This record gives sequence, C-alpha cells and structure tokens, in this order.
Amino acid sequence: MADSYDFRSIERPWQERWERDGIYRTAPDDARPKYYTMEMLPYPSGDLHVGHAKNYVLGDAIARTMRMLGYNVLHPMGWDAFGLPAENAAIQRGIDPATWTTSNIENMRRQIRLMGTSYDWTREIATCLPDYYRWNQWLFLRLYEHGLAYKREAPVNWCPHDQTVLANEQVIDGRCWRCGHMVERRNLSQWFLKTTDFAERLLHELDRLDGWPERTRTAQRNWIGRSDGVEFAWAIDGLDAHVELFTTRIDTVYGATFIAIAPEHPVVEHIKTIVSSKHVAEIERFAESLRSKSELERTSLMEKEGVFTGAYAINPLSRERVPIFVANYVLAEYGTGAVGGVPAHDERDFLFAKKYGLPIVQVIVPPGEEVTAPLEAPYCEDGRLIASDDYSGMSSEHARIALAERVAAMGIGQTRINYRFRDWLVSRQRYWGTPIPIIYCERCGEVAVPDDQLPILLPPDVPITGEGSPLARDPVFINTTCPACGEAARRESDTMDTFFESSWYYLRYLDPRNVHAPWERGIAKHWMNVDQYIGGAEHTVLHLLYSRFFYKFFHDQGWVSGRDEPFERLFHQGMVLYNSEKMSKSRGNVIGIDETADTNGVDAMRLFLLYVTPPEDTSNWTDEGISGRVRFLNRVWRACEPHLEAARSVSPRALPPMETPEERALVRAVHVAAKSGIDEVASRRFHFNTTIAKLDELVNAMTTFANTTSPAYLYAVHTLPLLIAPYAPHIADELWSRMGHTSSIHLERVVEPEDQALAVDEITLVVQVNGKIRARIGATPGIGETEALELALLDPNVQAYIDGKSIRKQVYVPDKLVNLVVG
RNA sequence: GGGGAAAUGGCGGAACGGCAGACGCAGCCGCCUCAAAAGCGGCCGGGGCAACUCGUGUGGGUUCAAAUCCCACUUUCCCCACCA
Repeated sequence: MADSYDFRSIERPWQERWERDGIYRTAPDDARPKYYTMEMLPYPSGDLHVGHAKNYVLGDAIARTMRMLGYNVLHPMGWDAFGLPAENAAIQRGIDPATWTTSNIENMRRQIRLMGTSYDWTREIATCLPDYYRWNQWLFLRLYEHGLAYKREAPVNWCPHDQTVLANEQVIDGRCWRCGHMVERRNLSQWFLKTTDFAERLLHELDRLDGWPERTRTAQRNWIGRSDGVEFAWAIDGLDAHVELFTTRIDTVYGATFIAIAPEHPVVEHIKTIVSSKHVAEIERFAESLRSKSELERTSLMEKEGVFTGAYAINPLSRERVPIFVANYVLAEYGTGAVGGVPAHDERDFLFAKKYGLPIVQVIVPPGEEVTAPLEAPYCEDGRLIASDDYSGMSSEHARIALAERVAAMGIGQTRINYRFRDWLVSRQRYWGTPIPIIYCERCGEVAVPDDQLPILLPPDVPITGEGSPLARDPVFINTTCPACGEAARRESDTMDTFFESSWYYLRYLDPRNVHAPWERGIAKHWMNVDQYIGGAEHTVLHLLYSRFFYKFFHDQGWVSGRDEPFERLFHQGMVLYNSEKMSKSRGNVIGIDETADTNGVDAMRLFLLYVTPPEDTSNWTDEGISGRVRFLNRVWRACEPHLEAARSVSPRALPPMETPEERALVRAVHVAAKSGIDEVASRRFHFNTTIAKLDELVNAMTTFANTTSPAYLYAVHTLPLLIAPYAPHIADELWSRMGHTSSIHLERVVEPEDQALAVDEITLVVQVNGKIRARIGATPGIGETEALELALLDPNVQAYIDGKSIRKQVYVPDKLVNLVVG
C-alpha cells in the first residue's frame, strides 16, 4: 500500500542492517572532535516500557544529531546487573540470580535495539561479570591502601526485610529504598568508604558545575550539609573526664542550662561510675528503649525525651554547673554526640527545658531591643549578647569569633566544620554483588587480597534463603589461606553496595576489554569528561554524589586528567504517565516497548516521546497522542514516496532555484526545521518538541504544495529524511535508500541552515500607539526607521489614534515593530 | 521548618522584553464514499453585529512595551529535615 508507511516491514530490517554494518561503532583514533554522551545504565529488571524509552530516545536524538554535525560520538550502553531483585527471584522462584539476570539482559538488549537506538554495542558492559567486577575489587583495594576503605563498628541502618545494612542515602523517610520496610538501628561492624574526606571538595566544586541543573546542585549541597562551629570540652564534676560539645552558636554559651548527650555516647559509661544506682538503672532503661529505633523514629516521630544522669558538667566560660541528660534527640553519629542545651535560643532545647522544668536564661536580644518579659518562645536569630561577662553587648557574629578564640586560648577547643554527610556504608550482607577482597587471619588480622589473586569469584550454586548472608554459609568460599602467612584464614563474606559499580562504569566503556587495568589513562584523557549525561532525577544524591567522589579519587591518583568532575553536563528527563496515572504492573497500565513497536511503530513512539512535552517535564502517554505521530509519518511518506525517483537528481546540498513565493516559503520551511534541530542541541535545551513542530509545518507546506515537479518541492523531498533522521531513523533511511543512496543516511551530515534560505520576502510590521496594536502592515525586510515610520503614519487606523495629538516618542524595532507614544 | 522548580485555551504545549496561544490532541462543520474508516478543506480563549475590548494563578512595581524582569502573596510538584 503506497499511501501509508508500513513500519512493520521496514523498521526491523534497518535495525539489523545498522548492526551488521557497525555504523555506530566508535574508534578513538579519529580526527573529528570527540563527544561523549550517555544515559544512565539500566538495571536489568526484565521489561522496558515507554518511560524507559523516553530516556534512551532523548539520548539517541542527541547522539545522532551530534554525529550528523561531524563529531566522533561515543554512545555506549551497559547493565547495572548486581542487586537484590535477582536474589528475590532466586528466593521466590528458585532461579539462579545469574540466570535470571542474563535472561533479563538479553530481553532488554533486544528491546533497546528495537527502539532504533545508535549504541556502540562492542563496548557493552555488565557489572555482574567477573571481567567487570574484578576491577571493582581492584579499585576497592586501592581505596583501602589509601585509608579510604575501612571497617568499623557503628550504629547502622538495618533493613529487616532485605536482611542487609543500608547507606544513609538509601533510607528514605526512615524506610528501605527498595522494599519500603521500616529501617532499624543496629550496631554492626561494617565497611565504609571515607567520602567525608572529600566533603569540602564535593561541596566546593558544585559551584562550578554550571552544566548541571540548579536543583541537583542544591540538593547535593543540602545533603553534604556543611556547618561551621566550635568544638570544646566541658569538665564533668567529680570525674576526671570531660565531654566535647559541638555548637554553631557559641555566642549563646552563657545561656546553657543543661547538656544533652546521646545514650550511646562513651562518656555515659564513665558517668555511671559516679552516680547512684537509681540513676544508672534509669539511664539503662532509657537507652534500652531506644536501642533498635531508627534515626527517623528517634528524631522525627518521638517527643523529645531524656533522663537526668545524676551528673553535672561545668560550663568552661561561665563556670556554672549544669545537669547532664541523655536525650533521644541527640544523634551519636553527628558532631560529638553531645550538645549544650540553650533553651532560650533553640527550639528543641526550649521544649526539652519546658518538659523537665529546666531554667530558661536569655543571653541574646534582638538588635535594638532590651530584655523584656520571660521568653514565650525561643529566639533563634542572631542579636546582641547580654548576661555574658565581657561579651555582653557584642553582636552574635562578633561574639562567635571572640568566643572561638577564647576557647582556643584556653586550650579546650577549636573551630570545626561538621558535615551532615557521613561516610558511605558499602558492605552488604547479600549474595548477588561484588565480593569484598579482604581475608581475615588470626595471626595477621585484616589482609588485602593481592592483585594477582583477583577476581575473587562469586561462587555459583549458593543457597539463597533471605536469612543472613549467603556467602557466610558457604564453607568453600569462606575458608581460604592467609596471603601473608599461609595459615588457614577466612574471607570477608559481605559484598559491595551496587552503587560501587555504577560509580565508575563510564570509564570502563572507554576501554571495556582491558585485562591489565580498569582503563588506560591515555584513552581516558581522550574521552573524558562525559559531555552530556542523561538520567532520572531520583539519582540526585546517591549515584551522582558517589560518582563524583570516585572521580576525585581517580584524579588524585593521576588515572584521569583534566577537570576532576566526571559529568560536565547533566540532564534529568521527566517521567512518563499513562492517561495521567503512573504506570505500574499492579494497575495493569504499562505501555510496553514490544506492544507499541508493533501497533504504532518505533519511529512514531520516538517522535511522540520527544514531541509531547519538553524532555525535562512529565509526559502523559495517550493513545490519541501516539496516533497523531503515526499520522505525521504517513503524511511524510505520502509527501515523499511518489516523488523519490524525481528527487534523485535534485541535490539536498545546494539550494534549488526559487522562483515563486511558495517555493521560497517551502525551502525556508526546510531550513527553519534544520536550524531548530541544531539549535536545540547546541543550546543543550533539547526541546525537540519545537523542532518536530517545525517539521510538522514543513510537511503541511509540502502537502498543500501544488507543483510537485518543481525543483523546490523535490529539494524538500530529498532533505526531509535528513531532517527527521535523528528522531525517526527508520523511515529516514528507507526514504534515503529509495532515492538511490547506497550508504546509510546516518552517516550523512546535517542540512546546514543557510541565511539565503531563511530570509523572508515580506515582514509584518506591527504598529502600536501608546503600546496598543493599531495596525499590521506588510513591508520589505530591512526597511529603515524613517521609511517604516512613514508607512505607519499612512495607516488610517493609526492616524485615527494619533489625531490631534503630538508624537512624543517613537520606538523602532527593526523588521518588527513601531511604537508611537502620543499625548 | 529550610531549599528548589513551576503556574498560558477543553488537553499537551509555543512565544531573543516586541503580533499570546506556533505545532499537536480533542471537538465542530464540510468534501470524498452506498456507508464507514482513512484522507482532504475549514472553524476552534471570553465578550461584542462591528469598531473594539478583556485575557498568560493573585496584587503591586520597572518599561514606550511584561507570559517573559523585580517585590509580595496563593497553589502545585520535588528535595532535605530534631544536624546542635
């Protein structure tokens, strides 16, 4: 059938041909400028829907446009293949995680190809394969050597459902990011990466990441959460011990009427030795009641509570003796795990003091005010100090400096910067992950596995029950010999957080089969940094922060050069709803790739996803909407297909003769669309919705064009495939080859927009009187101000509005507008 | 509580400070057809016969000119949140 585009017989053969001819393979030794663009690698969960497609189609349109602009484009794809769902499949259905993962990868690779994407599949990686995760282990060992990977016992987030610990970043509203169960608190010995060593650099460099969305940078700043303060020691009355407090408001120190410490704080044990057994019992009862409570429960959900320990501390500045409490709202893991209680100037301390009848002493007054009645609410702003010895009368700002100097001079403290950001907890008590390459020996202790013994392979056929660590129960895996002394020893049974793999995969794409190193420096120097990274906004802190941390470490080691940031520009695409609802299996409203490829075609799907909204917005998939793009493709087909033979002889690389206004308008429409596609990539706005709208206008112009044998029309026929190639690659190559071209359209250059073609015959001059539009008059482009004004004054309607008044001012915007101000 | 982004017809959206609503979807009217589908043509923010006029969340401001810039507010979405 000639009047419609039979996508079923066209799309798949083209995909096969592109793959066979390897047209998207990227060689590094290429004189063209490099462009590295990638989308966040998917987790192989099984099936893709149009929401995933939006991500890949956007990235593909960018990669294709850059290729047609003459760049050597690197556009790779891989699989974030370790993780819990594979273990859950093993538990629920008895399938081996490796088998489950491999078959999902195969299906999803097929689906991603089905989308007509232009990846270099020779660089494909899967993080669960030994030739990838061996370098995970290698990188872990390098971090370990530099003291950046370490093991310690700490209160950690424990998910009782997934039976594993979680990083702080993986606890969302007190719940496990994967399964949604309430997270508990447990004291466990775990592996951490010392991300906090890089906190300042991670924070600082955000200011210069201007290719990143502002919201992402802000979110990372908030997550790192720098606060500047003073850490200083308070003596404990009757005990040869002291407790360190951290405060950002040392200007309020004279108002401290108690101190509060976390129940887990080590000093509590000392305190217990000097207080009555009644107090000891109360402290222990209180600590017990909080033991397994999550941070969220303790901080947000519970009322501020505490118990008096029976001991007192001495305020080093006022020399006052204040009671020591243990309190639920003090976090052992932040600052020093102990805070001064200043009820007059802190919300939490105020509530606590009210509850336990503690004095409220005001030491800050608002600027320009005097002390008034007792405070009804805490005053938490800066102000002027009162009742603070020599510091009375100072501003908060000055007092903070003076008091910091004072405690330093007294030898009891110093200024200090604290971060909300904690070290990254990377060990997991799960099976389907990278084994941590450490061996425990009775004689030698913790021993790193030597590089030549890597990879430590994940053993097959390990029973997975969901209870406890599977590797810990496998004697063949666990029992080994010490690399240092040769005695019997056992392996670490924990595996790595899967975010470890995804923190450096963009480097492995560059050199994916290297067996000597994770990547070669020279290759990284050529390709890095990633010019454009595309992915969901849900990775704002986790993956993107960890990747930045890794990259800074690599940079310090000299393994990468240039700027110490991996992703130069970042773009978050919005998600896709179906009829305004979130797609989910349980709702049964998932639009799958296979089904839409079959009913509407891949080109129509791609066009719809790019057209329906700007890419950063949430899109709404509708059956009517996709039909609109199917119609568009049919119109393209009907406008071109009957004229392909005739169009062969009209070059798409030279402007055709343009004799009539209609011909000029048609050729102009070609160049307007060409310019739009290039501009959207150059500006990194990627609003291809406007480009496709211009293509709609071009095709509308072709449809209504009378003389289909004119060179201008045939020029449009010959250039249209080049214009739509980044968005609808199949129909583009089909039309191109039917015009007699033997190589793929995707190896062609863009249609370069030409000023001569973009020029218009006539402009509409808007004439305003006092800012209101009173006439629209046709004029020749480039008309001068005097001439334009004369023309405007000839208009009867304009005359009517200025009648009898004098012109006070005139504004002329060339080729656009005349504004006459009268009065 | 803190921070960020946004608000334009029935819907998705377009608009370097310069013609608001491009383009599409839905709808309506025609043509084609025995009929339907497909396709093609036209209409499509409100009021008004018209000249005109009102209109981009609300209220101010800057400007010859504001959807666009500034201030305040309302609402929505997102992120963080007892961080001392």
